[in-house]
Amino acid sequence: MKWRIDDVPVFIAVVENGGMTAAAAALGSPKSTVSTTVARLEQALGLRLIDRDSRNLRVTPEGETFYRQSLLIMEQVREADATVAGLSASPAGRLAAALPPAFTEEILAPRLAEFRARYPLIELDLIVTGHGFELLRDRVDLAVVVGPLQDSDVISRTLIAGTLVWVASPAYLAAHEIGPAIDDIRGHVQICETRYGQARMPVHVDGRAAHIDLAQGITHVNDPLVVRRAVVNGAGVTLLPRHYCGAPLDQGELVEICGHVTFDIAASKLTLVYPHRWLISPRLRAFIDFLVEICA
Amino acid sequence: MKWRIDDVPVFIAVVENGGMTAAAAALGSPKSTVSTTVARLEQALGLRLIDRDSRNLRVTPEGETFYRQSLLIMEQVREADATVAGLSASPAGRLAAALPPAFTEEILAPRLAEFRARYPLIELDLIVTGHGFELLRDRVDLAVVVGPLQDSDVISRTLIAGTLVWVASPAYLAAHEIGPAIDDIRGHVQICETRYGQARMPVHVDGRAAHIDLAQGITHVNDPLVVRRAVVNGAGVTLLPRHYCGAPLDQGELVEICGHVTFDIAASKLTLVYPHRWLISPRLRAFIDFLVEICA
DNA sequence: AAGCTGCGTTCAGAAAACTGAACGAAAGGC
DNA sequence: GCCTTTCGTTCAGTTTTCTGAACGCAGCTT
Repeated sequence: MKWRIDDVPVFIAVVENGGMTAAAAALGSPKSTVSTTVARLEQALGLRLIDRDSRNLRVTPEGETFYRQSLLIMEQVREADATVAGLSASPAGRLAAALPPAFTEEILAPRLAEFRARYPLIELDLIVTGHGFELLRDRVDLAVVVGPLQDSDVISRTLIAGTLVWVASPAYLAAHEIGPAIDDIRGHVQICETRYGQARMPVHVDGRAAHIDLAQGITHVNDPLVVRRAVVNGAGVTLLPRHYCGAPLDQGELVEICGHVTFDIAASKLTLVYPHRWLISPRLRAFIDFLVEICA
Repeated sequence: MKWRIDDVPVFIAVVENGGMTAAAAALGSPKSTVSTTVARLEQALGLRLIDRDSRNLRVTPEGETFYRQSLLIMEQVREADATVAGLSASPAGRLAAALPPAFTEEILAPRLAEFRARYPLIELDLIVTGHGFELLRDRVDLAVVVGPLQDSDVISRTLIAGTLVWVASPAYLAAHEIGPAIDDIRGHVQICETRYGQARMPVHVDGRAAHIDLAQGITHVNDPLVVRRAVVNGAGVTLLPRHYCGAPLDQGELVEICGHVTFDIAASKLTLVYPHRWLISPRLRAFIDFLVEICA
């Protein structure tokens, strides 16, 4: 097969419009293009498709036969095109995402049903892990990562630029009086998220820079929800991203304290990352938009 | 639809060979062509078909779907190609030819069954006429013309460069003695083909140029077979193309005389003409070859 | 660990296709 | 019968595509 398939629609146009000029008008191409295209197709096929002499034009028997075959080809092409349009219009297919445990449980899980209802054809494959970034290369289509983003050739988008707050359970606060000084607070911290367990955690106290040591003598857990559960049950004071404290604060399980001590680091930031590609699939687009929406 | 159909086979090759390089090898193209082609197809479709990162390559769900559609397209294309090959291999279709009456009756008709047996799919549409050349424009695919060919943008091929011979019936010759001089012969000509009924018909008598007047006092008929029939039945002497006298001479119905008088003009020449086109159809090729064969 | 190998992409020169105008021919109008 | 109009082809300049080599990257070997 040494002929071009893309010459076929031109030939069809010539047959159906009954002439080169008319076909050119229908196709929006110069008539010279139509003329040379038909000539090239005939040459490649080794068949004369259209007998033409200046004024008249008639399709040869071979041309007639090829025309019927051409219609079948274009039928399939149109079907493929419609399928593509459908793919673009309605997101579908499998989508693998790597997500941090707390985010998945607290923020995504409650609204997952909503996503499935909106995009029933998308099959989610959620991998709950704290190291999603490393899976980004070839195992997942997107990842949500916590904390500062290491540079890479990926596209990133901030989901939540959350702030950290000090919390404790009402019962603990009733039993212990906590002074306003950094060291007063420090004495009540028994457990905190690993990420914040630094030796010199920069804070601002009433606008003045200071530090707090959360490295020594404190239980570290790499899951804020475990920390939260512990503190709700009386494990002293801790700091947590505000977005993981909504319900407990509302329900009085936790109380926010020490509002005058604020944090510099954006350690509680949640960032969505996905590979830099020319075209992202509709389902990925849909999931990204959904995540942005539920984090707003 | 703004994507190229000719990119489809390249995409298929990439999927089936599992890589750009392998596909390029299979297609016999540079891998750069394959790479850019796939990229262009993706861009045009607005879909990512193949996820690829330096080493690995995997077809996306959209790519999978499009691949299946692509197979269907190429299926149709291959079918069209096979049909074309079939058209080329076995000549078929309608073929219109304009032929002179005598030629048709004497030369073609006896072997027409042979042609039909050889090319059963060719439907001949024979127009018996003495003015076939005028039909050549748009009514017939080829014409056989008698005599000198007027210049035109057609392809011509000599079928028979026949010579003219003097003939008479044995009975006539028995009843009349014919002298060797031009005027002796002239006195016995009662009928001749219109084409030869000229006032000064150039001849050579024993190698010396001379003329004979066949315009006056002679019955003209524009069909050599009518002339032949008349002469066989005693209508004096006439001149006929040798190729129309084969059987009568063999069977003794006619006798060739006056071999010393030869004709300059190639008036008895039979020429095949057909429009000048890049590609002639297989059936026209077949018919031309057949005519040349039976005239050899 | 460092070099080697194989893969996909990029780039500049080469090749091909596209395009708009000019041309030749034929049909319809006056 | 001549002129105008229309159609298909041809041609040269421009744009696009193709191509082979170089590049960058990642995995495998030593």
